[in-house]
Amino acid sequence: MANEKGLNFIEEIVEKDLKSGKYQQIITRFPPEPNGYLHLGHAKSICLNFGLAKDYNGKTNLRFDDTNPITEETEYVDSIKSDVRWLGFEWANELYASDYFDQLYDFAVDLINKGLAYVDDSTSEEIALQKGTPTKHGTDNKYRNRSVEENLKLFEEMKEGKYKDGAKVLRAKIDMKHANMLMRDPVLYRIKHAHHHRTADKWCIYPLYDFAHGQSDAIEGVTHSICTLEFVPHRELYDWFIEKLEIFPSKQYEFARLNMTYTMMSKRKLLLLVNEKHVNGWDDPRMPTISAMRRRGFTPESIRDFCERIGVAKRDNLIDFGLLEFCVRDHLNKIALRRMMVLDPIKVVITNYESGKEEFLPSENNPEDDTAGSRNLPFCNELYIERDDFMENPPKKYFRLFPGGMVRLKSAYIIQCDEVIRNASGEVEELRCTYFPESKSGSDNSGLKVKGVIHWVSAKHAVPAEVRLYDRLFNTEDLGAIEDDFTNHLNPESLKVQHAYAEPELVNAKAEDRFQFMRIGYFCMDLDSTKDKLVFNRTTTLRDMWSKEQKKA
RNA sequence: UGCCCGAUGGUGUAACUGGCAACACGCUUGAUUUUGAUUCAAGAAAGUCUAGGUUCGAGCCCUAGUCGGGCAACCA
Repeated sequence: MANEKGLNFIEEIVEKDLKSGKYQQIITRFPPEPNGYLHLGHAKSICLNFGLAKDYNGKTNLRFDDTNPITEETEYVDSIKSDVRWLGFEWANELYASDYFDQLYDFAVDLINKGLAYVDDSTSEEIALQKGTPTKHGTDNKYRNRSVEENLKLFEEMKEGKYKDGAKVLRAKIDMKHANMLMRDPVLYRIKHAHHHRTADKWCIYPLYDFAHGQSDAIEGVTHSICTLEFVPHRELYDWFIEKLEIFPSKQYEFARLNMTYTMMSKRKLLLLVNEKHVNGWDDPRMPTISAMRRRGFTPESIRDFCERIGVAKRDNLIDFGLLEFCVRDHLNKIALRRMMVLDPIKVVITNYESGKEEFLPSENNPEDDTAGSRNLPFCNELYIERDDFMENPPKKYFRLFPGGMVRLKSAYIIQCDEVIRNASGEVEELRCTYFPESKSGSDNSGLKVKGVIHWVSAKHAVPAEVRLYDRLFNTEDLGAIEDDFTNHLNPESLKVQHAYAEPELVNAKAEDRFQFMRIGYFCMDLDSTKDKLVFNRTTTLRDMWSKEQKKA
């Protein structure tokens, strides 16, 4: 059982249903349509549905809502399965709405026999017109009163392929004046002579969502059918089918979908970003898809933690992107190995260190994890340090390197900057420093006290690497509030590629390995990485009080 | 001129179902630190959309408003 306190409203319902004996065991389902990749919003739903089953000893089915063959593909089916597994969940059964096409057809015939469905020859425009508006009643048409026999024959002929796409539909016969527009004789079946990813060319008529989803739930004995708020008005129809068809009474419950700052969470729009090449595919690390987040270096644990923290309720929400960052940092801090990487180098020459000499200095792999061990860093008289770890005219409270100043090189020695060398255009090109041999890490008896510790790599041993620095894909905080084309809000600087110098240990990394590049951020080795060209994606930066301090000034 | 949801610090979620609003993120300040990270400590921040009502007592119940969101795809 979950915690005694702080249950969300769905957990409350489940507990009540279990306690009252209404159900011995709960069954939930995660029902994606295979027409795109899963995103963070789906992760919320996955964690909810699978989490419920896990907490209350139930089962969760993975059911593909594949009733529209035009937009659905097996590529999407495969990606969805892989993403759910990666997130750490296993389904009880892998199912498809298309598994039920025969039964759904029988349900439709049953409705016709009961006088509750009819074949309509109207065009979609006519149907839309007759439907009225939210404030205006709809009107009956002449097809509404066809006899059961005629409807049976026509529907059969629809199935046989006697009619062209759009020529006829099967509709429920409910009430064209109903206040809920979904109850105004909703379309149940449409004709589509299309190849289906699973049933191939067996069918040329396909049920719509409303006639497939609830019945699929009923067939599977789903006890709690959990979906997002936009389906609230569908619930009345959902219940109507259950009643008229006399099938298992699944119950639908709705929660508010996830919205996040600077993030677009619509499958349709994400598809457009992919198709129009605003990003490099569904798993471009800037995308909010699960596969992209994986590639970027997020961990399943951190995503689950995030979903836990945002909670489940019915009011509209806009989650701060910073919460997600907090969750990854929190996890990565504990597990990511520390490495040193210089993104924007300045060369440092240590004038009092013998030029042919090199030594190997141990450095812990992860101070948060005693079992992580250490590796040896090569050290010599030529190093690279980060360009902004040096300032000629430092502001107050700057405690990195400046002319005449001292810093510690992490896991190595304290150095002092003696001389600044510029190139022709006046840029700082090289720093001449002296080191203090007695200040060696681990055996420091120099008596020197420095505030700053900076990262570095040996210029002679460093290996070049490509580093991909990602920023938010959009510049606008609340994309739900915009009126214009969302592509106007893309951040042109969402990706910066930088050539960097890595400590040599990094050549042993494998794709998807995650690291903390000390004082810079968390990074993940990209799939594109090769032995000759290391590539890392920045998952997120480290928290940075110094930049905050500077902004104040 | 309809129907359906919703409303608690900046953000998100709680509040033993009527007993003087809690947790997390963020923010501020300080300590520790060979990552300006982490960690630790302290603090600011809502009187629960409004107005009535019931009650000894209301964020929780009732009434009427206000505001926000959704509903007119042969999409899901």
